[in-house]
Amino acid sequence: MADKKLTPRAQDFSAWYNEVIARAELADYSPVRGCMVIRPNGYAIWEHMQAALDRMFKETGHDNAYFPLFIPESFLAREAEHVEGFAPETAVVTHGGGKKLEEPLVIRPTSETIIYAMFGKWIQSWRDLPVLMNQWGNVVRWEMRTRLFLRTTEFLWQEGHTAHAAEDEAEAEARQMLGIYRTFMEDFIAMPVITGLKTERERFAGAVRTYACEGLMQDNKALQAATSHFLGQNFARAFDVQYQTADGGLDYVWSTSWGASTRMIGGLVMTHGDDKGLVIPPKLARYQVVIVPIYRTDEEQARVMEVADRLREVLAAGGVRVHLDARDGMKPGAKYYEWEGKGVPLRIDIGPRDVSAGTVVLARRTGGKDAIAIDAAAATIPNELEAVQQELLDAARVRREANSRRGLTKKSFIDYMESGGGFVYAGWCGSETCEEAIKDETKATIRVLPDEEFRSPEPPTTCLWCGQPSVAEAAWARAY
RNA sequence: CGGGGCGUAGCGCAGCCCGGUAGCGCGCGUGCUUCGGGAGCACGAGGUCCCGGGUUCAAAUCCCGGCGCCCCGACCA
Repeated sequence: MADKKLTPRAQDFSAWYNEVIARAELADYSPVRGCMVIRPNGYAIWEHMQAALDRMFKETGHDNAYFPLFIPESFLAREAEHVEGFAPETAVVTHGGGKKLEEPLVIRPTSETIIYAMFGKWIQSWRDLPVLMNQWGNVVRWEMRTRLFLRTTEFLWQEGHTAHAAEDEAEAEARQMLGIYRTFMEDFIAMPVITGLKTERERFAGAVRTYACEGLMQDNKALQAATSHFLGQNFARAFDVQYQTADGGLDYVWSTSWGASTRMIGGLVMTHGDDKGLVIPPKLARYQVVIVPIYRTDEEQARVMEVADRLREVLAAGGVRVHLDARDGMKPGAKYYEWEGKGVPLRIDIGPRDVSAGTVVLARRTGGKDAIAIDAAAATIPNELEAVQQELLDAARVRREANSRRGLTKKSFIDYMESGGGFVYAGWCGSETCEEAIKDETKATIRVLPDEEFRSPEPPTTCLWCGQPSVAEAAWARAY
């Protein structure tokens, strides 16, 4: 690490963000334009995210499958809106085996088309429905500008794809998965999100309705953390996915798709990081506890290491992900800074004085140090981890609410967005004209038309911008 | 594609204006002393100065032409 000091968050959020990722060794830029390398520390977070989400998907009846990376160019074109939305950002393979291909292959920007091509073969009868599938994979979107985790040319994600006999069942599925994402964001990333419906201009290309989770980062910009789409029969018609109904008729399936990506790691960084570096919620941390031994002499080292090693074993046996930092020739202070930068939630210091007293020092990444009895550690640590997890969520929620506004006028809205902003809940006339005008003037966009529980107690009656009657309350923010 | 900036050791940079032996900090290696909040000293390794051409006795430096990257806008999970 070249520089020991991090750029303060408040001073240059973007520089801070990059430095936190570098210091925590989460990821790095690759030689390939716009492509990121996820390093072991970053990938470990992703693996924990995957495990938790995958379990939730399985619990709701979804199976994993895998579809090809390459998509025939003509597939995209079958759904008019879909191709219009994605064609400008595709990477296309034109040659294979040294020869020019008859039909170019698009590297998937998302897999709806190839998946519906297969669904068409598999679905014949109402008895075949619903089909509830998920895929873990990578996609490529040729974005103009990239940022680590938030927007890279290639990224890892999961995409769920389901087909149903009934419209309301598909709609319920899209809503259910949005709820699962929300639960995951809050329970695991400790990142509170608001959920709701996207407007037409933010809707997924090819969907009837798009729902999303939106978190608020520490620079008061919103981050779309996951989406869930009700696709209607759009893709079913494009790929001729028909089935025989129970009463002998023929109908197209109703379908959904939903996804969440490694972008969530960027959300984690921007939600919890501080001026010392990363802070990882315990449930997603590669190491939940790091033990730092302290000693001067060989004799002290032997005594301390024996106790440290025993504690490590006890904690590990209790299911805690614990690491004993036994590196010699590195002072304890240097280790503290390193593990803080890497975001480890809890640290345990053990020195000769502790060994004599039968205690250890427990330091929380979120602040505070206490001496605890070593015999109590095994029982205490899991509670401490839970406390840190909860503390992070609470702090993030308090921060979001402190930066949310209701009842603003057009003027105060502009001022608020100028000064950095946050979420603003206000009435909207439903016109794209106002949506566009607001974006031009303030860079704020409608993140979602919030679900009921996020709406104001007294619904706004007029549009924030034009003063016409409001058709829906909207949550505005500048966004990533 | 428009507007800025930058390419010199692994990283961050100085040197360039005014041509003359390739430098600094961090990191890295070895050794000794250290170790309860980023250790100190000594020695050492590490370079097609982005690429190509030109001017010159001599180019990191001046001239011409490329290429690449970063930041700000338009696109977006």
